[in-house]
Amino acid sequence: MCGRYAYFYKLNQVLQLIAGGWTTEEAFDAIFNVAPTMRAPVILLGKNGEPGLTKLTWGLVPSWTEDTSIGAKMFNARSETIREKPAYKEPFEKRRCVVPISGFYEWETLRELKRKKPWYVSPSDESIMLLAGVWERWGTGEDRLDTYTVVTTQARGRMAEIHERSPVMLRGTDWSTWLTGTQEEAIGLCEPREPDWLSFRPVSTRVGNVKYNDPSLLERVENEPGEQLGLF
DNA sequence: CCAGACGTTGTT
DNA sequence: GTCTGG
DNA sequence: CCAGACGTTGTT
DNA sequence: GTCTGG
Repeated sequence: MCGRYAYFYKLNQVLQLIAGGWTTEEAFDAIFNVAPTMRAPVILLGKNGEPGLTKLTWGLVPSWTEDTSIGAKMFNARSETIREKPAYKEPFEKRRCVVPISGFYEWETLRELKRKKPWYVSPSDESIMLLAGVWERWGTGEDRLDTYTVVTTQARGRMAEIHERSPVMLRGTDWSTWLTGTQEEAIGLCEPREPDWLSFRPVSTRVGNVKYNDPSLLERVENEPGEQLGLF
């Protein structure tokens, strides 16, 4: 699944992908530790029907809720049930979006060591990783809050060795189909696939703490102190 | 009809 | 807002 | 997702 | 153990 990721593209790299697209910002800061409730770049269709890049808050807040803090736990939506769940049904029908990321973090549970091991997962060819998402608008005027969530599916291949769930990754021109296709076409893109285009790299447990946000989080760490022998 | 939920993951 | 459960 | 808090009254 | 905050 996907509860933490990194984004460090230049604006032009993403704009080239959605050739001719609009943007609400002159630049998007690199974030090496995006967590739920934070704001990050998202591609969605504007009023003119053209895709563009803007900043939304991670963690979908349904339009009808009173308490927006519910968003903190709505950062993933299961593709298997996204068409039925009240909070996600309409966003899936009318407001699908694409989340451009550099790579995501995944925590592998090491049961015998009673600890979790974070991995950084990213495309081997350094292409832009595009995740399937849906977004929602809460409130009006000053109080307006636009939020998004990342769609998940069953993990396959190498991915499944680390975690049972995986974000839905859009390959090639699938991102365009996700944004403008029919519901049937969109749900079809959520079928589990073996991600043989991905690289996996163990990283420091520092990534667990959102106060850390720098490129060193991406560095390979073969063994955390004490991991090998389960010391301490 | 009204009341109450509306989410996922992981672990047991 | 919309669906489910009673 | 993980990390960190988890409480109230009264006084400044 | 469970909730909140980032």
